[in-house]
Amino acid sequence: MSSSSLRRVPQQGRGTRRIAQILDAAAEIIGEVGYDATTTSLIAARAHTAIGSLYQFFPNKEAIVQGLLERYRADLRDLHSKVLTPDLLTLPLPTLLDRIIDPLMDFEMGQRGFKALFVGVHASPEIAQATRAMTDEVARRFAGIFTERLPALDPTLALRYSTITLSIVKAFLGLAASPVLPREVLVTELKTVLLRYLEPLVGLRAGE
Amino acid sequence: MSSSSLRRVPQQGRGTRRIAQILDAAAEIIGEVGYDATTTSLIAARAHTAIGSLYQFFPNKEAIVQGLLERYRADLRDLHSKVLTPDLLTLPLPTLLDRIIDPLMDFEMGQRGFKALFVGVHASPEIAQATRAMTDEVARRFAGIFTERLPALDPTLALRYSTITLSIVKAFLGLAASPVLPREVLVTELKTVLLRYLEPLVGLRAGE
Amino acid sequence: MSSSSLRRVPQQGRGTRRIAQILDAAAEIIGEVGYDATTTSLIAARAHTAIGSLYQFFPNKEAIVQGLLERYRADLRDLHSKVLTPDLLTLPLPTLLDRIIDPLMDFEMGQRGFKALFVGVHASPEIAQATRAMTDEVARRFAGIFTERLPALDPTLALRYSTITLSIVKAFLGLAASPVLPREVLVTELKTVLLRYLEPLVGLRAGE
Amino acid sequence: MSSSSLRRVPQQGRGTRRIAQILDAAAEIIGEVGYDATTTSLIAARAHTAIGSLYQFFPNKEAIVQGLLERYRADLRDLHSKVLTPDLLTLPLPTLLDRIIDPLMDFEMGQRGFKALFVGVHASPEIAQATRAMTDEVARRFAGIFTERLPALDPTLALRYSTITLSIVKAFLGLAASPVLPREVLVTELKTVLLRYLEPLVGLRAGE
DNA sequence: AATGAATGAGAATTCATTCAT
DNA sequence: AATGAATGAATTCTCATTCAT
Repeated sequence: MSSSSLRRVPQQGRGTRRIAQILDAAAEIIGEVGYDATTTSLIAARAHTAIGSLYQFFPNKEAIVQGLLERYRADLRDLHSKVLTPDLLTLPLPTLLDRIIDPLMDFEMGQRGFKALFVGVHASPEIAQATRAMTDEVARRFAGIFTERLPALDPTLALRYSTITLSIVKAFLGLAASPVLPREVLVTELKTVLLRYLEPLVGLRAGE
Repeated sequence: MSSSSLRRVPQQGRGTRRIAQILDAAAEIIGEVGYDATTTSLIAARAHTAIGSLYQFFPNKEAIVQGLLERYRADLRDLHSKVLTPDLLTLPLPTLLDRIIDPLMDFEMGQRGFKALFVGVHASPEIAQATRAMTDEVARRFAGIFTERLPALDPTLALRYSTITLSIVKAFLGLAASPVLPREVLVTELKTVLLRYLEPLVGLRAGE
Repeated sequence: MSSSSLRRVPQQGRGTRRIAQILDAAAEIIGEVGYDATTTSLIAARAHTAIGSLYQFFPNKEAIVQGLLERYRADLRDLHSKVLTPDLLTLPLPTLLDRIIDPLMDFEMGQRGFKALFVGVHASPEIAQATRAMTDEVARRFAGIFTERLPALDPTLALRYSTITLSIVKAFLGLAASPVLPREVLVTELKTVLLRYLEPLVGLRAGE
Repeated sequence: MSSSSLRRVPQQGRGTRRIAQILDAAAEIIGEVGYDATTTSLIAARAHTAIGSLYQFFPNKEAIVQGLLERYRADLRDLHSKVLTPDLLTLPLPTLLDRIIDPLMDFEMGQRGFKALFVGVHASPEIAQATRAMTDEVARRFAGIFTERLPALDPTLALRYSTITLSIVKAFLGLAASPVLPREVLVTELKTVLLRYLEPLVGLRAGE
């Protein structure tokens, strides 16, 4: 929640709380109806604020989503730092995937609106671009993990694999509502797909 | 271009041509700016038609997309029937994937707007639902191919695998613009992912 | 159905039939939804004609209503000439009212759309004006009957009484759908109102 | 001006004033051109407001008329309560009619647009229905007066007589623009019609 | 003549954003 | 700061009327 998308940095707790309320409301509504159908007055109403107050903090509608994305990025950074333990380097790939996928799926479950913005469905092109930044950051972090495990890996390839990995994760998130795939199956299959794809690429060979 | 989404069945050649023009224009614009930012007057202008002509045949904006989706579904059915040859059953999985993936990627390249609707990005929730129908149809066809190759395969599993397969294909389509992944790499990696995932599931074992 | 509202005088029976169909359709639809909600395409569809054919006979929407009104005026003139028998002059007022009111109410029942135009409800101001001409003609005929019965009656008063009479008749027509007033009661009360109002004014005194 | 037809209850004085302005403008324009030809932007312009302000308070065009009708109903209730004095019960019918008709005619004179909605001319079917509710309320009040004067009167009959009475009043209001009938004559004749009709029905017989 | 496609001005309504209180 | 009223460009859709076939 850096200040970049804010019109004014709040000085008091009251303002900070307002901003959080607004972002929460925005997340909810975007999750429900998509970005385009989300109106600023709807957000204000859900946040129990006047529309004027909303514009006291955010210069325009897009900035609200930017703010939301910043918050998600911060959350994902937290997630990453929690996951990133020294043993990661030597963990067998299946375990590594558990350590990465599980918290991500849990996070998605808990955050209304996250999926819409992260997966990018129902967002406008402008939002899509902002979303891409978030995705890229995560992809770079994935690549970092790969490289740390396999220092010999070409960085370009690392980024390529991680981008694909993330894209597949997003695809499965998008499948979350499908009647064909109960949630546990979804997670299992996702791990299977990734494991089989990545094992030859970034798996630790015995003896290494 | 079946009549279901049309307000009126065109009686004259002019009308049929107009409808095609309008769908073409709609596809282009949706591909450029997404569904929500697509305006009926934009479509009309791009189709070199008066806005009234558009509404002669389509009852509303959504119906245009429905019409577009119907056209894509028909195209995909054509694609399927071309791919579906008797030797499909005994083909090695890599060859099978070539036969399926390549024409699909080619089709996507040629159709402005197809990606937006097929992948579902930038579409509104209402469109997303209509898109789902198209996706499901393709998924069922994939499942049919799997089942023909492996009659012993549980139909539920067949549908599950095909749904996941399709979802991954869509994810890669969504990656098409990424600077990290040139198009040939994209296709290669897609086939790799699918091959490794599907080989243990629907690969033909030697001697079968 | 003088030619005044027609673009072209039909030369063949086919054209005459078309015109009748169109007027019938217009009457029906105006009766159902009112003048403003009546569209020319609705009329054409109901008349099983193409919209272009409709405009071959009528220069615009209003002309259709004009044509309809002309037809009604002719019908009402017929009605009048049937009612106008020599004995009218010496008939007791109650009988006279029966002779006038009953056929009028019957006519109204049989003609979808007549009420809307005659009573003037649901019509636009332009139509209202055209309607007024029809109403005035009927009022003048009523006045004529009054004057014939009572040659001493001031013509101004005769027109005044007949205008009021007609206005009351229209009011009761407008009440026709009311749940409080079954049709027979409606007719009875209408006659009561008119009888009590007119008896002192145009009743024939014994000995006259 | 009850809140029922409003989208939002105004919180500030400005809003309340705006609503009144809009209703005034709507009444004027409806009176001039009828409901269907009345345009929301015409109303806004006449009310010296932006079209958006109109929609801040009224969800759609029809609601404006509903609001207008509510205001008229309130005005008519006021009128009724002013007329309703204890001596009403014993007043001779001519005096009673004076007491009822005169203020009503005065009110009509002062309210542009009232006639269009009350008499129901130039209104669309939807509006006609809303108008009916207002009319029915007034009719029930008339019936109440009848019943109070003549407790023995069957309530069904009371309502019937009052409905007819009101319908006749409306007919005369509709005649108000007629060149044949100057206003004073109109009022006199209206009272004559009603007096002769009602005297036998609800007149107080001597000795009662 | 008949058909139905083409036209475009105009209507209702929304909504991001600004402004007054 | 907070509230909610004000604004108006933009959007979807209609429909009387004209035109091409």
